[in-house]
Amino acid sequence: MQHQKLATIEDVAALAGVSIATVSRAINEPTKVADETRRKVTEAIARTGYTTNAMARSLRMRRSNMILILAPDVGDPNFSNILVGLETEASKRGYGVLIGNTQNDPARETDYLRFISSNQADGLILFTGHLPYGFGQDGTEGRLPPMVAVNEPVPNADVPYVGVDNFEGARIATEHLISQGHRRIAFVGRSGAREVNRLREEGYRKALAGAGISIDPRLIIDGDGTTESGRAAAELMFVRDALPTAFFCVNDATALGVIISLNARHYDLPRQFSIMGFDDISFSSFVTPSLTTMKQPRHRIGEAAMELLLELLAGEKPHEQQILLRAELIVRNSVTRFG
Amino acid sequence: MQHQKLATIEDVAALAGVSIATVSRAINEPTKVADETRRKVTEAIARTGYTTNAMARSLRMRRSNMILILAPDVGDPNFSNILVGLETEASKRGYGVLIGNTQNDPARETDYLRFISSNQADGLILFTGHLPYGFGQDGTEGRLPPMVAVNEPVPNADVPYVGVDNFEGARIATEHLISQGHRRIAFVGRSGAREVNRLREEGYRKALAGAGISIDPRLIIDGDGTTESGRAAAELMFVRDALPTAFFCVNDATALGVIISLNARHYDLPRQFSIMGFDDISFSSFVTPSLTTMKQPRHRIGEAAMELLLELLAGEKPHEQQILLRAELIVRNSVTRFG
DNA sequence: GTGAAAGCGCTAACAA
DNA sequence: TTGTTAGCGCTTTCAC
Repeated sequence: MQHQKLATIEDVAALAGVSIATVSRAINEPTKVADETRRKVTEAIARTGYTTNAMARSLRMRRSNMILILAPDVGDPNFSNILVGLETEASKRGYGVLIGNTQNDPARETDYLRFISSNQADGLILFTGHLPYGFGQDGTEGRLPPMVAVNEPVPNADVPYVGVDNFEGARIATEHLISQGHRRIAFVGRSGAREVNRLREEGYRKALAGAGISIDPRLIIDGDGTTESGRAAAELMFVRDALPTAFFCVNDATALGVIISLNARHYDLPRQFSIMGFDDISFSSFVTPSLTTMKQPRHRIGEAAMELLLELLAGEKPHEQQILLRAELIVRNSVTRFG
Repeated sequence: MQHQKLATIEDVAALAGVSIATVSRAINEPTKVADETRRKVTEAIARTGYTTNAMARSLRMRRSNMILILAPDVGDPNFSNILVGLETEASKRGYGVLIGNTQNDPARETDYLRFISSNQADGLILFTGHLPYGFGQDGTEGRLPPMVAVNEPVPNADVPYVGVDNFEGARIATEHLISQGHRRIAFVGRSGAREVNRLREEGYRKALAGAGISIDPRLIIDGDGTTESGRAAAELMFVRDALPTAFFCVNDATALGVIISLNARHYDLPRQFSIMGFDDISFSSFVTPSLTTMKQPRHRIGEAAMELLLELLAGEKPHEQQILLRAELIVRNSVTRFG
């Protein structure tokens, strides 16, 4: 059962006894139409249930007032809050947003790209940390559509980026640990691949250096940011037999893994080990012990990113190529004084 | 900096020395074109970097091969896995999917509706539990576009539904508790508004009745399915002073709240209280004690829903109006023998 | 203030 | 096997 044929602008025009041009004007530039005419058109629209065909309109105007959001995983705990910020700002400026879940699949990225080149979307928000597959590899750099990266910066491509200040946040986090008397602080989540992890590790190093604490390489453990990686890291720590008094984890998911491992070994947390996370995902307040962490201003990140993208679309030169927002220390129960 | 003007079918035709109709055919019905011609076209496409304008194509064909997924909250822990199932099946059949996050905002729902009536999407998957605002209220029922509900059924509208068998699942869950010797079993999450909660409560009642256990109304507590509601419910239980030996929670989020409350009161779980959830969201295996629950076959729900929708689109009469998939009991550590 | 007509980029009759 | 052409539904000159 197909839904019935919809009214077109011609139906409205016929019913109102005017030309389609007038109907179009009555809708888009009401002031340019005589009051009486406008009234007739409005009534005809109501009677026919007409709604303008966005596709025909976009084809003609060569723009859609739509923004496409490319995300590798909409289930990422950081995603949905940033999204709301993006939507809030877009909607305020008359834009709509659509989400494409790529699962990091190149084919899917290319598909969504077609969305852009058809003007079904005017701009792009990237959560992926890389250019959509199809760009950048063959010198097509020149024709990048307007886009802004979020959450994860895009290396080696001048894509504007809006995100939390990972370096600074990690520094503050580590300093908090130090201020509580910790000096043997592990870093869990070193990664060559992920820029975010790298920056957080830098912040960690900076804080230690600032406090005159030398770095013990045995306390720096690889991890990809998953809970499982956190658990594995903690186990590894015990194997290496070089124990810290506190763990600074690259993110909350990792911290959760560490807590699980420690709980399983029946340690009394946070008395025996302090754990610090980063992100403040929703679950962090529910773990036992509840997680002390750095909160990302996700909503504001979304708003700022969209604002930047819309500036780009308006042809304005953006004020800055990168906007870093401050993370906020959230003190809960997983960090305690040492010594 | 706008990205450069893209090649159109005319550019390709000119370069290949053929008509645009031939180019179109070479792309869409390659067999109807001479080998040599096809070769020339293919090469011209490669040289120009042409990619067909999906919008123009859809406008002309009156269909887009796109499915719009309307979700009130993409952060819902059940969402992303079902989504992957939807995408898998759609992609297998040559369809793409796009996600619209509605936040339950009527305005937003109406906006996305326009997407359908412009043929930018051919069908709809509803996570919202209700028809998009704009439908159904004024007898416009007749022109509902093809759609399938998922996760949450749509009451009072014949929208096909694919989901877990909540009634049956809840019955199994409760019977598991009974089989462990529990007879005073609380139900947390009664809701007049949410169909899913209602069905799960029914399953609970059925299981008790089947075991000849009479229902104590003081053990049935309201809740909207949030963690906070679970916490509040547990607290209320203590105020009422009618304690159960086990809690069957309407979902995992609620169960988590109950566990938090019980942990905070320093009960030894699961020795003193057993807790059973429903859904098996990712966090359930991380809580302490890890949660015994009913697992929703989310991936398969997504696949089945998309399959059904595509049947509808193909004009086929669907075999069934409702597909209920079985939930699976996942035994972890939050339920233990009583007595 | 309003209308006629061109054209956005494409597909599908129909002709050749 | 290929080309010509109408037209999807709309916006926007350009006349009037």
